Amino acid sequence: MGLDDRKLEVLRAIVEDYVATQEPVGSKALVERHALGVSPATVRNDMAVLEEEGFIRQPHTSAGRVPTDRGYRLFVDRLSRVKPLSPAERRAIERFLVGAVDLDDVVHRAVRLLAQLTRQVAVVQYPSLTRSAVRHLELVPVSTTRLLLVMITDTGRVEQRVVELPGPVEPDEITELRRTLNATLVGVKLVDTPPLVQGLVERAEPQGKATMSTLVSVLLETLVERHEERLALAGTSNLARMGPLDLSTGALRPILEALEEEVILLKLFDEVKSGAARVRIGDENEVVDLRATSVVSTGYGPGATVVGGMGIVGPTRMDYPGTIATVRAVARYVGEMLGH
Amino acid sequence: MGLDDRKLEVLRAIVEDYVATQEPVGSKALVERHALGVSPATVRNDMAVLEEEGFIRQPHTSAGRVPTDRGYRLFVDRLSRVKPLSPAERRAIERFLVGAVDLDDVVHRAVRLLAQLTRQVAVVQYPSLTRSAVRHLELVPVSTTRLLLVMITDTGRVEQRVVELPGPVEPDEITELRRTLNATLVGVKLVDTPPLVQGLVERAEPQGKATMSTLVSVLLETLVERHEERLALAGTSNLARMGPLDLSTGALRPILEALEEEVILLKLFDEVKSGAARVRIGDENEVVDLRATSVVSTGYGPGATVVGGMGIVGPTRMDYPGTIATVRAVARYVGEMLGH
DNA sequence: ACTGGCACTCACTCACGACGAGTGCCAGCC
DNA sequence: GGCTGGCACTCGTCGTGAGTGAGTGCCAGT
Repeated sequence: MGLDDRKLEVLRAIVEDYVATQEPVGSKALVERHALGVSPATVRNDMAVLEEEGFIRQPHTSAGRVPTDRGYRLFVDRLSRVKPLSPAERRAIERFLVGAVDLDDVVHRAVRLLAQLTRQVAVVQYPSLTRSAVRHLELVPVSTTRLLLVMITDTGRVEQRVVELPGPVEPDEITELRRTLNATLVGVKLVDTPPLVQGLVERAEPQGKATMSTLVSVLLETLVERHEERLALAGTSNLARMGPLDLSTGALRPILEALEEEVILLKLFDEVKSGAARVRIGDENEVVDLRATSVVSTGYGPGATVVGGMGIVGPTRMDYPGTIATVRAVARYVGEMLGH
Repeated sequence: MGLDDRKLEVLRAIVEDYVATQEPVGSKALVERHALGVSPATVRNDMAVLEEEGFIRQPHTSAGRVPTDRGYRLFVDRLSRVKPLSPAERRAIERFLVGAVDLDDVVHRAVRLLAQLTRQVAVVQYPSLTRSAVRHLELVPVSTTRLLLVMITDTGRVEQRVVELPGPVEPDEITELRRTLNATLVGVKLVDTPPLVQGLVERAEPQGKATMSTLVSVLLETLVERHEERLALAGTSNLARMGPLDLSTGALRPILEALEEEVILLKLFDEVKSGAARVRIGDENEVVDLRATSVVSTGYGPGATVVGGMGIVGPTRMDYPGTIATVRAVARYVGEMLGH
């Protein structure tokens, strides 16, 4: 495939111009705006090749060229260097995140910040329970047969759950239960808890067995298996900027719907194991409703560990270098904050 | 003002037809679809009067009539009876809400249900802290100088906060603090706590005074004064159904923006003191960005008390009787659930 | 291998006329 | 007095058709 340097340069120019103007770009405009050193005719020939290879296409027979998903992909992979953040952006990030008082606050600020900087829809996953470790477990009697089970994780997340006990329990028993649970589970990653808590039930004293069993099943069921991941979302209104064209076609509806489905959004972060940014362009998305968009996502967490994902959803026609840089930067800062 | 019964009937017919078809309704179509018993010409005369009074208007000189905000207002106040829910809807509500495991779940289910039934954007305010009473306070040592303060309210809401203590405290002290706090505050409405906790500091023993003071200030500051009200939102995608006309005009943007601002949304519930539904139509909204929409809101809570608000935001052109009925019904069911 | 020239395509804009839904008004009727 | 049928008028919508211009593909020339 004859993709010499100049053709790649042409592709880059097309992507950049199209992202900037949102309009199909023609050969003449290209040579005017970029120092390609060749004539429009030559560029046209290159364009013909690029089109044949599926990197660009013409919306109409006699219009300029527009990058295809594949074109963006090539651009992202080989033609763009990640833009370093401007000092102003760095400062904005720091100022915005400093002063967050708790985990909720950090997540909320992060998601708003991301939406604001990228002018896109931002999604931040709360530190995943399964990847966190137990810092403390607390049992709070609510009535004689009801306990509140509170779990605090090392990422600062707090989960609580009311537990209906099979029968009344004495304060002493509760103290004992609390002691046992903490002795066994503190410091343990949530993923690793199931075998441990099973052992707890078996070793429990006869009269406390039923209670312990109830507690454990609640723990497993609600806190581990059905690890309800929470999400924060911001910048939905930026979707309205996607271009009036897309609006009237009704393309907005499915996107908004997808953004409301937590289950769907969580899929975006299924595979963020590392801190490297991942870009899914248009058709590359597994979520069908997001095929008209691109998703830039990354993991975050203290140090090198990943406790959750964050990212943005926007039109395929977006400023990839800038967006990737911003997402990465915000993720890094949030990770630092989690390290306290 | 010559608003006899027939003219009102005409207005009602216009509102109903317009809501159903989303198109300006003309005199001929009106007499065909409704048994008004008069000719189109007569209806035209009535329409002229209605227009003069500001209840309807013509989008163009030669088009049908469309209700104005004032017209909707009259319709809601005097021309519509609240539609009783269909048995299917009742069942849907019950089935959907039953099986909620905790407060979070109730709120989430309620908001989704509301969005689904009304096909509008739904908002549910979490039971307000200030209107709830303390059920239990718990202190959990996280480290020697850090405590987790957990508060459980009678509406099932749980708030927690990490407190940095001025110095290390002994387990005994914590037990004592816990006892004192609970003895003083359990059963007390949050609004009424400030004077009580002040007394606590004054009566505290010298060596525990600093600790108690810290605790109390955290309590006041974060749990009462800065009573961060939480919200659940659903059905944003229904906005995309507002009509392609409204979409292309860019009217969507400000609405989406308003919906993202929690502060703005909370204003919607500022005045829901009773269980009666409140309808704000178009211009009646204090929130400028929502002037293009109508808001149906109501309070909810166990019994006759109101612990929070819920409602929907939709186009002024909406099915008011049906929507009001649905909002009321969901609020009533949720209120019942909170009564356990 | 690049360039200038040229014919061609086709979306977009605008003007024009036909159409028709809907209105306001008026004279007549009950 | 209130209702009705008739009628002229308005004006938005739709379809047609010509003009325009950006942009292309191809080819012959350098």
